[in-house]
Amino acid sequence: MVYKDDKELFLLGLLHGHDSHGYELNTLLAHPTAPIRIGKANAYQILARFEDRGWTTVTETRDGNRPPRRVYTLTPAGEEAFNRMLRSRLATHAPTEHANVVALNFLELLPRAEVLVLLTQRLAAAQSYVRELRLAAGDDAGQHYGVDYLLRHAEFEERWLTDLIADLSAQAEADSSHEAGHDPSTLA
Amino acid sequence: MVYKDDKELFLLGLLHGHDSHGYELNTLLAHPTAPIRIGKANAYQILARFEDRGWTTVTETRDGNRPPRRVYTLTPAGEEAFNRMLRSRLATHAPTEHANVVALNFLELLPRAEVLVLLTQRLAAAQSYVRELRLAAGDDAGQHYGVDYLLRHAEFEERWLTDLIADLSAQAEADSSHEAGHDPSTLA
DNA sequence: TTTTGTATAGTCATAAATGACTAGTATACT
DNA sequence: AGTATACTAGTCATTTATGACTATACAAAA
Repeated sequence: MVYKDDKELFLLGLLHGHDSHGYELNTLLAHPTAPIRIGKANAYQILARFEDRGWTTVTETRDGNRPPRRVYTLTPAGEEAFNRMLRSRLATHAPTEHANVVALNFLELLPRAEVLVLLTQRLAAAQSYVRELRLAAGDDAGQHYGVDYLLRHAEFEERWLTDLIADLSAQAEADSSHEAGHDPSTLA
Repeated sequence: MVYKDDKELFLLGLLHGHDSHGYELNTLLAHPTAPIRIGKANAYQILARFEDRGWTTVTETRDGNRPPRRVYTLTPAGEEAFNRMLRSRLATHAPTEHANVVALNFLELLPRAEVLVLLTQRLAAAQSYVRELRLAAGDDAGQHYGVDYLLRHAEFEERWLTDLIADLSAQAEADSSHEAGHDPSTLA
């Protein structure tokens, strides 16, 4: 789980120094370089909490005949909360949850050959994710350390998967040659 | 978010090939090498869902005068579901959420010197987490690919943090020497 | 001119997840 | 003899999160 505190910190950070309205916030939250995901309905709930706590105020503005914008602004109390949470969270390490890993623990239960097929599919997905991130990061490349982290992690994941596949393939070959009764290292 | 499907897959995997009771499951879930976390109350809810779907059966056993155990066993339907989900999930890549990164995006808003203090604290925590994982992984080292991933990721995180701190320190020095009006590379 | 897309606002019913709590036995420590 | 810890079972009220849904205005494409 990503804890609600991190979601709050993230939203506060988006509002810090740049007042924003719900629609804009949600495009930011949906951006591929967002470190955590906050659904739309959830974002509104969190904003409502903020207002309850006096951390934000809302101002309605209008541009022509477009639907009016409700612009959220941090109050001094909100700024303070942001700073407090930021300091606290910067100093803290929390173990990351790795949903992608769950299935890997049960690798042995499936036939090797099939596993290789499945992992190859996954690798393709991981690679296209890296590409997507690189593209999306192009804009603010080098500006935000967080984005750098995301990219490097994605690359790490890709590398790890590649290695795993290589490892399993090697084993598979060794197995099959063993079954066939001859050692491939003596061939060719 | 870790999706409920991953939680279900994880629980099914724990039950696969080894019937288990609530207490034991919860110690497994609380183990430091668990890739995702599932709270106790939540685990019971998921087990209840499994029973509704006919994926598990429960048998009460008793050992001496101890409180009776309620042992959960996968039914054939449960095994089937596990296999289906496992295959699907093995082939799929899902972007990981990085709650630890959120605060890093707002690094620039705090004075450098303070940031360095905070990050150093965090690094210590990250390091002791690596140590904890290494210890906990000792048991099943090399047996589960997932555990290998967790360890490597933790090390990756530690390295990244170390590099970040070095980077920021270098900048801080450059800044202060610049303010002081002389270039440190010409000294000593 | 109709359709599609994007800019704007959300809401609502439901599902998932949490933290704190209860209740009892056995064993090991002080 | 008393106390703490591990073994066993959960439950329950509350909070958090989700997906699907509704509305309106404008711009560009078909």
